[in-house]
Amino acid sequence: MSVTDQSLSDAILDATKVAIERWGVERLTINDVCEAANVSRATLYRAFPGGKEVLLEALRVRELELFFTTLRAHAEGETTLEDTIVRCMVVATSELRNDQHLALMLAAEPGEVATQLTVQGVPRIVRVATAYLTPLLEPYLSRKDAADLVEVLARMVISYFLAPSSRFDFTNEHQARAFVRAHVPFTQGAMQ
Amino acid sequence: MSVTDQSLSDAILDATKVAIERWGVERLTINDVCEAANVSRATLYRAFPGGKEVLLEALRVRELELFFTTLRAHAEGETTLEDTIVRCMVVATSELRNDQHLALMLAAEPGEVATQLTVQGVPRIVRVATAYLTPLLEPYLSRKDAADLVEVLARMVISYFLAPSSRFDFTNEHQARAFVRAHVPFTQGAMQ
DNA sequence: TTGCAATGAGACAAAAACCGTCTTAGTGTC
DNA sequence: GACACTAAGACGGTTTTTGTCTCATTGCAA
Repeated sequence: MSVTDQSLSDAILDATKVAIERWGVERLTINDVCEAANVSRATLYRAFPGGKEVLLEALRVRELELFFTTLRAHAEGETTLEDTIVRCMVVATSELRNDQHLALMLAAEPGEVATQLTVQGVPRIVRVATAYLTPLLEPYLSRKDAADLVEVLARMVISYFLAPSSRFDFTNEHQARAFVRAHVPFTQGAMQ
Repeated sequence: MSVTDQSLSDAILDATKVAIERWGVERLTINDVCEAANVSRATLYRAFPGGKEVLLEALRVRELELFFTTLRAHAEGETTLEDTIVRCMVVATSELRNDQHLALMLAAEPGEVATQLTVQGVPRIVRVATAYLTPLLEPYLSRKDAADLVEVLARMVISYFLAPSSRFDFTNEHQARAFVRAHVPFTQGAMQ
């Protein structure tokens, strides 16, 4: 029953999110998740052998993919390289800002977000970002250039999310566009 | 050093509130409070021998008194019995609604609020309410009538807070006034 | 300076919470 | 009836939390 398995796992992951909203990752217990999911501990361990760690990892993977799927959908309508890039940056930064649980995407509690996000999280984010977003840029660039650019942009967004600047607020389209024109190759006015 | 004691206890109680905001009452640990207060466990236990239970009880007492002190201040300007009553009901209900931590005043986590509030909490609330609010009504009523009325009103506010009615929303002054006129003795249009 | 009260740091054992596994019994499906 | 799946909860082992205690340090006052 792969379909049932899938929906069970998903239900448990949903419950995990709910439980985390209530207790925070640090104080989260397996029982919290079981209660939120209306599932016995035995069932949870069958679905996620390995317990909390495996469960959270699965949640991160799911949220990460959801994030980039959504992001790509938001940027698919754009018709130029610059517009596509700007849109991605604005949407990504905005989503990160107002969905607390995207922080959870790769980290634990607020205090640990920075560490996790920089030390362990970035490579994976970059990898997933590349996989999901590179196709968006391929109409305008070679595959290699597109991948390189996605990586740089992902790092930029993360950096400016973790440590906002007064110079560029990527939730603001104009500022994001100014940034792109100034610092991103292949766009109008970019530095060589 | 009773003054220092006072401010230490207060600082710890403040920290308790902060820690509860972060972790919730159920997941609250003494260490959380110590960290939030920048105080060692030894100091906390010296200030509140008995640990968590004593600490939370002290917090409840403090919050309860603060609540009614504030409430009385809000209603002191009124110049008729009806206005005074209405004001108390509106302010009390509003405060209860938008300050989550007033629920904490007498209870634990959301799930347990109702129980605590009805089973253990009400008598104490009524007692404190009577002590603090009866003087407000004494210009218009005998001491006994005032005390009786405060008790009834306190119970009404609690009841309508715990189980809101579509008929009367006490945060709305007109509806509160209509309720008072219809059901509270000594006011215009009241039933005998 | 000396003495004292208050505090921080942390060791410690007891209690409680949590974990991961396992058994049992119940339910629905084929 | 055989089977797959699950809830409930018992179980032992581990980790956290608790409350107490000791000792060193600090700040202040005599």
